[in-house]
Amino acid sequence: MRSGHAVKAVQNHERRSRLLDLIRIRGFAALEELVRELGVSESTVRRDLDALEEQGSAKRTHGGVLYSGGMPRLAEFDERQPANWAAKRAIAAKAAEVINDGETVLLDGGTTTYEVARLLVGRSLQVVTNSLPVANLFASEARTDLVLLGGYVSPRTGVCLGPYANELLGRLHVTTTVLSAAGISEEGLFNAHLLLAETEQAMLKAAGRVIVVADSSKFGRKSLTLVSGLSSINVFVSDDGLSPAWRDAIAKAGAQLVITRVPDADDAAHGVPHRTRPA
Amino acid sequence: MRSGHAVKAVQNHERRSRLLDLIRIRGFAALEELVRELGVSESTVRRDLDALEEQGSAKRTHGGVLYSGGMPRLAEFDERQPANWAAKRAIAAKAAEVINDGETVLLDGGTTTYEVARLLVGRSLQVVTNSLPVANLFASEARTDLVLLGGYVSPRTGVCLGPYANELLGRLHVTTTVLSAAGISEEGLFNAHLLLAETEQAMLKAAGRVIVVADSSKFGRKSLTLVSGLSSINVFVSDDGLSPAWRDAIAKAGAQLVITRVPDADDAAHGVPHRTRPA
DNA sequence: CATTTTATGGTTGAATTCAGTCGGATTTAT
DNA sequence: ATAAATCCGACTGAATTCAACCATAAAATG
Repeated sequence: MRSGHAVKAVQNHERRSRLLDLIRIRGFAALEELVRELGVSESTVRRDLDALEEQGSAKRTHGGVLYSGGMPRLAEFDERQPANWAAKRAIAAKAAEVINDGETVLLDGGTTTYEVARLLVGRSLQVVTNSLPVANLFASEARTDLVLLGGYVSPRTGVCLGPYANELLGRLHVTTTVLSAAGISEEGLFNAHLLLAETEQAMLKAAGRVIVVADSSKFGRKSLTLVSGLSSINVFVSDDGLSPAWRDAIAKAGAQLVITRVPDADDAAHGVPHRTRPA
Repeated sequence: MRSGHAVKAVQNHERRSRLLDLIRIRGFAALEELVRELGVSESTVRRDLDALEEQGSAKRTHGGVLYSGGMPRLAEFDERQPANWAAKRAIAAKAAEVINDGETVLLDGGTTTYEVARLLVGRSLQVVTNSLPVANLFASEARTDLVLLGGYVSPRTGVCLGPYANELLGRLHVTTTVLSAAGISEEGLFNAHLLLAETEQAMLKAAGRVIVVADSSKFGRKSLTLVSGLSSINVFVSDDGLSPAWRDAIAKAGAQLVITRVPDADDAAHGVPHRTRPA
């Protein structure tokens, strides 16, 4: 074999390349759909899909294929226990209520602020953020203007850090900043990343009003670096697991406190399995 | 009905919320998988999926669900005729070969540069970009450092524009810039957006080497604004549809030209239906 | 406490999809 | 021209999945 089966091989490759395009654009495609659009038999599509899967570009499922090439997921958003999730979502809902249409909102990175962002999609706002996942939510929304802070992107969390981000923040002013925190003590807000702390300090300076979203487990816990004192915060949003002592402390610091009722953690974690009751 | 069916309703909502989270994180989830992870019956999952689909957050398929809520797709990346796609992919492959490991690469927005970016994922590089979709490709890659240019994000294309992006670019230097173009004439590169043109000019200034990726249909076509002259470009990558006249023009401008063979457009469009031949 | 409403889990028959095999057609090589 | 190899399309039995129905249990209502 000197010149090989050139023509057929090219046709084969062409079709698979086109197939991969269809899958990539859609993210997911039904088998029947592909048969129709490629104009070949089901068996052929099936064979091509097998090849593509072996190659690693696509993942087969019942009735279709899923694109598995690009779109990697950030580590932080994958591994989280559903228990805290319920609280995060409830807190995010309250925080979103506090924000009014027409505002300019600065959104920090983090999972709780991400949930806030999800609830703000579609509203008439100007959004500023240093978080790539948050930016993706608003990227194709015509109703919300989006400003992204630049800089070095942290691989784990997907947020922009560094002097460039801070510098741009120094020139901005927003009506409301939504901040997350790794811990909150009497001294103030704590964060786990040194560079991020600087960025968050810049966010505080740029804001007319500061909202901190943190579930009750964060209170009384410290982390690597102090970001700011409690007095800089205007509103705290948390869940009803917050101790009375902390509620007092927040009131004394002159901040507003918004509490959400969060469903029982056990129920949320395993789904309550038919509570029995004596007849 | 005064107080409603509070407890069950909350449980219901909780479970569906959790279900949506699972789907959102994975992008796609098999039904059996969800049954196992939620610890409820198949019927219940099925019902929840129906509700979620009616609500528009998810799309059912055979054997699973596809998340359709978040991650809105940018308009520019959806509507693409497969014909040009083959050329884009082939051009992107060649362009990726020209880039060496260890380089600092500046990637422009656009669909062709996006294809280049896809092929660079996993390589040892420093990547700078103003494109949100490109940034997403590298966001969770440990092997490549990612720097994102900030600024106002264009809703249609997902690229960062404006004075801040330009300013940051002015302070950067990269070994290679990969640029796209809406049109190329004897006068130089053209682009369809005024603000983007300024940003691309800044990209040219920041680069030690400039690669332009453009399929042959772009040559001889003009667009809104002139970005730069041909003399600023070091390498052109295009397909074999490029006319000899243009090949000469590029050589005269002092630029290197890389040509890829792209399979026949007709074959790519309809799939060649058994070429007959006289016996 | 009795009734109604709602949610859940199991089952069943129908529909869809899968993997493997076969024959035909075309290209390549001898 | 003949033989071998490859690719494609169709068919078939097996496995999976779907939608609908029914029975049960818990919660809300009065």
